[in-house]
Amino acid sequence: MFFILEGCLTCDNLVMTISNSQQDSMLGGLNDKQLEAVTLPAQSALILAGAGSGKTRVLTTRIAWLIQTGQVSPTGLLAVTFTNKAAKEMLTRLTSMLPINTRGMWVGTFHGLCNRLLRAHYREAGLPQTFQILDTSDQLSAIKRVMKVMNVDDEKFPPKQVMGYINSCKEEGLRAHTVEAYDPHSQRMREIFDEYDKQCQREGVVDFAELLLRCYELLGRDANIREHYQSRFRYILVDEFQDTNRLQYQWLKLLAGHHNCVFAVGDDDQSIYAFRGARVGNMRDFEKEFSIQNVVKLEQNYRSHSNILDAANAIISNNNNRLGKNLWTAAGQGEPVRLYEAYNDIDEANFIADEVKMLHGEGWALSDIALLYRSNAQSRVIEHALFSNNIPYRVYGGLRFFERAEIKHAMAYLRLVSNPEDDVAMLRVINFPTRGIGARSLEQLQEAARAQNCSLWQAAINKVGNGKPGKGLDGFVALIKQMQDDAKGLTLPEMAELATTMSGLKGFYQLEKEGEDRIANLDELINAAVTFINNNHDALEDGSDGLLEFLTHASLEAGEHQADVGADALQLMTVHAAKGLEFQAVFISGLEEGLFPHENSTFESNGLEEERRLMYVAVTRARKRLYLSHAQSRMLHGQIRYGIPSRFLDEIPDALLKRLNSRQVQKPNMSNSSMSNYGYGQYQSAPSNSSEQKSAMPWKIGQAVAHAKFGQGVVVSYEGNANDMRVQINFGREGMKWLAMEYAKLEQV
DNA sequence: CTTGAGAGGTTTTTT
DNA sequence: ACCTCTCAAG
Repeated sequence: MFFILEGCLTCDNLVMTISNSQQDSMLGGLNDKQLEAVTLPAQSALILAGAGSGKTRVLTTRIAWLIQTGQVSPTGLLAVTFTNKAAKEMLTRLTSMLPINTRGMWVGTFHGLCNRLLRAHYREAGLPQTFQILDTSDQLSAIKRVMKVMNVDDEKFPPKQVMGYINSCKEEGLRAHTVEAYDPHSQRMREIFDEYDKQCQREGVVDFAELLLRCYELLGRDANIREHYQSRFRYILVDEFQDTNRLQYQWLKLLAGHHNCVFAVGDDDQSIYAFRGARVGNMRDFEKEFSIQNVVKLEQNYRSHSNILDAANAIISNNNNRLGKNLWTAAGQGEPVRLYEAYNDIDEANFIADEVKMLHGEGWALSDIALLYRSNAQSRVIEHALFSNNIPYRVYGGLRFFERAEIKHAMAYLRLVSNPEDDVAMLRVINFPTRGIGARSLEQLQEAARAQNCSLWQAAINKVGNGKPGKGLDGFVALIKQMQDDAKGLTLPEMAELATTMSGLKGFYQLEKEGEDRIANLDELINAAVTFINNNHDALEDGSDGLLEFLTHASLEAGEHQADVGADALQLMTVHAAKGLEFQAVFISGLEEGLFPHENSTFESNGLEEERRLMYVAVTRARKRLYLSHAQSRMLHGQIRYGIPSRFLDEIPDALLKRLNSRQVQKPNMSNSSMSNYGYGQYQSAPSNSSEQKSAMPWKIGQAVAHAKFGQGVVVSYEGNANDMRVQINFGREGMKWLAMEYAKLEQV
């Protein structure tokens, strides 16, 4: 995603001539509510769009309708999403509906649009023209650097925590000089925040949150720019509105001014990102602050059979504070929701593998089947089972292309070619591949830069002049200069090639034992550069090599997780990653208290409701068939833990369920469930013939015991040998304790 | 500068 | 259990 300056927009003069039949075909097939939403009059509106209710279709058709009926020109509207994928999807659908060139339209992510605005007004925003964007790992190392200079104890101030603090401040719209801090610890945090921002400013870099905040501040401060965009974007459309954070909402309000129309689409029941700052409350605020007359509810679901939908509705009805919505479907009842109670995680995995094989044998495409879990750690056991059963699968999540170390290294060389004063890039590759610049010399260089108040590159130049080829700092300076010279006149792919070879990266990985993948990725980077140029060459200004734009693209769009998208493979992902997707068949695994809902969620306010929404999202991914499974025990953090079935299972009416195995699982006594009822704290009788049992074990796992001080508990695990045996006991509200058998006087209950 | 042992941590994620 | 990071020895 990159910027196009005002004036070179391509679609302003496009004249739309529409026939009624064209419009009919565009609006055809919409239900009453969808049609109402699409053709709302010129005022702000909130669309409550349930899962599978045709949300994206309504959003894009609304845009097409606004354009086609001449209410707005393509460049007079702004549509914002959270992911690049969603933005791309919107543009693709739009081009299939209207004969327009979407280039120049302001459709993109919050970050992409802010970047575009800041590029266009970099001077007013106080940024260098070539400002670079820090991704999360760049930001973390920048913070570590600041803390080192400031002599901050990173035991008391873990850099990750500092990063979280800085980002959440910015997402609340706060700066170091506006954030409140009354105790010494937060005052120190604030100082680091301040120094970090100063360092970023010196180095000409912005982090993700900064893109938004900087843009927001620019619009707030500069009336000319603000009024320009306010008078331009008469229509603003927001996707996944329930996921907006405070700053994003403020930004929208600023852009909307008093007269523009904001069309916000969202679903409070699918708000699952509070942990990263999303504020569902923005929906109610929006309703009030924009005096919304029209809350249109899209409640007809086109995705799932009614048994699945009824299960989802039953689950979500346990939440309070909903805006209120009940999905229905015209599709039939369909099959019952299948429930499997596994003995342990391996049993669960084998069950899933067997069932997938069966489905595949019946003709279901593997890519139409998804396996969902609450946390990534759960995929391991399942992957093992799938692998032994020769079932192809694809795991979503993990490192994205532009986040891989070798790619980040190559990109750092490209960044230095573009601007050698880029300290972040310099630090990344100054000694990679190693060229004899150790921690000591690096520290000296950083000191020199600080003393001279200049970039690392300047300091290096001052130290070695033009540098001599070879090792050490001399060699590095000479190398970068040489690369800059050689890059002149090259195309972007040629530069990428230069960055991977001349830097010595390729040579380095060729010597590595397991470097083949990395070399393949480096080659892929050259392909990525070719693709980038092909996709964007009309948007690039004449004479531009596209390097700067490519660097921005890499920061803002981290690329696909994995390359082989096309193959027919079972889809494995977290429930979060599944949001927005749909599958013919869905397995939701690990439905145990403590795992789903996750035990940590109970520490957060409204955490349990968010977990329930997560469950709602998971269930509503399924079209035809839904499997739910839980295990009596599973390996977690190297220990066997015993879990009781998730409360979400109890929330599904029995009539909708089909229990696939008749193994009787003793349910816990729910009558005393007012106290901490979460986590693996709850237990059940473990099978007494557990094969994990060791002979030296005095108590069985699952055995109920009593302790003089902690009261009643249950044995969860044990370690050590006969002489030094320790048992882990869950004492419920007293918590989990490790006790030495020798001293603890336990009584069997 | 590279290597290996030990410690610590382990919900979810996009930009 | 397993992965990442740190620190001391080679």
